[in-house]
Amino acid sequence: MTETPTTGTNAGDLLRLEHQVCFALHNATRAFGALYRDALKDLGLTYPQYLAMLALWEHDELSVKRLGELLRLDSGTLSPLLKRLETAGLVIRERSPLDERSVLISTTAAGAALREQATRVPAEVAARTGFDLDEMRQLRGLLARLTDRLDTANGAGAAQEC
Amino acid sequence: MTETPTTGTNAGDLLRLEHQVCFALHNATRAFGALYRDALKDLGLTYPQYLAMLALWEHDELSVKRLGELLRLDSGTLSPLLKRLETAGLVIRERSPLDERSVLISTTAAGAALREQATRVPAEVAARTGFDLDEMRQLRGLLARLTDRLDTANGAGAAQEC
DNA sequence: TACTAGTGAGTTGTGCGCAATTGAATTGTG
DNA sequence: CACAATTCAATTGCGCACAACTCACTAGTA
Repeated sequence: MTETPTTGTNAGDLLRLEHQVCFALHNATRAFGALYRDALKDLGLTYPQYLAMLALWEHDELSVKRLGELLRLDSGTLSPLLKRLETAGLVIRERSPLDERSVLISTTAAGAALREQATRVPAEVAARTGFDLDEMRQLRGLLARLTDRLDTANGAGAAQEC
Repeated sequence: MTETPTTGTNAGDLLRLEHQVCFALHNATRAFGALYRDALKDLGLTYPQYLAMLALWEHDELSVKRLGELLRLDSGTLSPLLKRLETAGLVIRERSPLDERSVLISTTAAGAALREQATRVPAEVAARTGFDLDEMRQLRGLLARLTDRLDTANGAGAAQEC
């Protein structure tokens, strides 16, 4: 019932329409996650850990705060994640001598060496998606704009409560 | 270092490029999650619970297996989720008399009544995204194609191991 | 009829994500 | 200088996602 595949504007259709968009996003993220899980198996990394290593490979040394800004994650997620990377021998955590509140993360030799193995990951993933550069750029643009608007919407929502 | 924002094809750039695409997806999903968390606060639902209720409102009665197919989730995720919805008084779980292995999920009166409150959710979310129908359709199409390719890629990857 | 697949939910364990809180270190201000 | 406010990381608690496993039930077969 209420099978209107085109542009309807009643409440039921809106439910269905929105369901499609956010659900599609949700599914794509999880499908991507499965692909990366497979591609990262040899490296012994999960996808969020891989993102953290990417950031560290680029920046050499990062505070937990800065890393959290780059990955859009808070210490509640990063602290245990970084502890696992430290246990795996990939990173070192040390309190900053300039500001004892801050914890600086840097790669170990093993962590830096892992970058060589990681270079084949994006090519493998890109090949499996079958998307060309144009499609990826287009998708990336849409997602970036969407995230921007959602962030300001969330910010505005929070502001409304003040 | 390795700051090449255009189309490079060396390993470092690919790392960066792929980082952008999957990371953008990841971020958009989480930004969406934050928006829904806010919009669903009054209903007392999380986003995955909301998806489950959407499916149940559409289909009236579903086995856990069928619901899992619709939401692309397995019993490991659905069992505790449905137990929470049952505790909240929104759904009923009962074993099928035809096949005692199967568990049928249906909405209670309260669960069905919640649909009325839920009708305002998609409009609110759509308004906050600021995306028009064209953009949403475009994004949905890209995501659907991406998920399709990723799924077959994952399937092929699994097949390769056989 | 017994015996073996196979199927459907549930459970356990691990990791991510987020809200809320805690505690130590720093900064700002009187 | 002393005291309040802020900042940063860590911790706790909850829910989702997924892999691996268990167990009851069903179906297929000798």
